[in-house]
Amino acid sequence: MKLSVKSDYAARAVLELARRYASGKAQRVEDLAEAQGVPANYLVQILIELKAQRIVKSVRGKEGGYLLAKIPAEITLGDVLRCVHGEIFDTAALSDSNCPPELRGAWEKLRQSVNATADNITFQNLLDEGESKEKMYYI
Amino acid sequence: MKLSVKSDYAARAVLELARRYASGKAQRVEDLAEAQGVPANYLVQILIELKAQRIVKSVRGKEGGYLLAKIPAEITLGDVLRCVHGEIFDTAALSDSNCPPELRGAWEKLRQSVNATADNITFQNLLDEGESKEKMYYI
DNA sequence: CGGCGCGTGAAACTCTCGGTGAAGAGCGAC
DNA sequence: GTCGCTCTTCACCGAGAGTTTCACGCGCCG
Repeated sequence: MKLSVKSDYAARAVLELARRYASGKAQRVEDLAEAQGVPANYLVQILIELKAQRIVKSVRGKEGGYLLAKIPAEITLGDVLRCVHGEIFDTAALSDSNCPPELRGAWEKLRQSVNATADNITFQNLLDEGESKEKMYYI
Repeated sequence: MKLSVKSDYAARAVLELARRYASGKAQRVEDLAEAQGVPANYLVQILIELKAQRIVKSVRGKEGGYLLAKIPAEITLGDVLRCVHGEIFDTAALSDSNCPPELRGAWEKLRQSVNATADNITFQNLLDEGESKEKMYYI
């Protein structure tokens, strides 16, 4: 069960936008892409999906780019992952009538567990975590 | 993030073996495969991997087939999934040095969450669950 | 020894993912 | 109005993993 690179890119992009959220300025796709070593043309597709789910918003023209659509505390990792994948934890078994009901229950437990964990991580959390780690240097 | 069909097949096979564990008889691959609508030739490969991890064992020749290598209570869903996939929750990000440390922490939380849940489900649990559901019919 | 069923490896096939390129559309500056 | 900047959209391709099937070798039991 391997998380796609796409989800990783999406999470990085949103994190980067969260970091620059205070500036209020729109961020260009190319800048975001370069900041994380992601192919710009690919990142575009991801951002469009994120926009469709109102996680980010875009501004066109000169000085255009992308912004978070909400404050970082209101965006969870689960939101981002679901936006890119649909259900985070999926398996053919859940839509297979041959699947024994006991197993179905087990898959659903796993799904619920992942969802709960992912929904409990907001990007504000991640920002705080990053800052507190920085402060460590001063001690 | 989609669980492969292979994991599902593996789980079904082990569950089926657990159900028949009391008989003490070796179960033929074809019987197991037919009982769940799984391609027999594919199931063989899965069973070989399960055998390598000492989750099942095999008997050759006439009256041969597969058996659980331990009692159902000692086999967890996590064991089976890891046997088929290596780490259950994997992502390229964890081996990418460009990955922001905050995100790395988040991925590890997800991984830990999945592992904990999967390791907490034994096949004995699943058997019990199935039986208690059967009993419901008598009430 | 002969048949049954496991053991193993490889070929073929499908499908998604990751990535690229180019043409189109809105916004601001001059 | 026109030009340049940047997002928007769509079409496509190559690689690789996952799934499936086939063929043949090997060990065990009667």
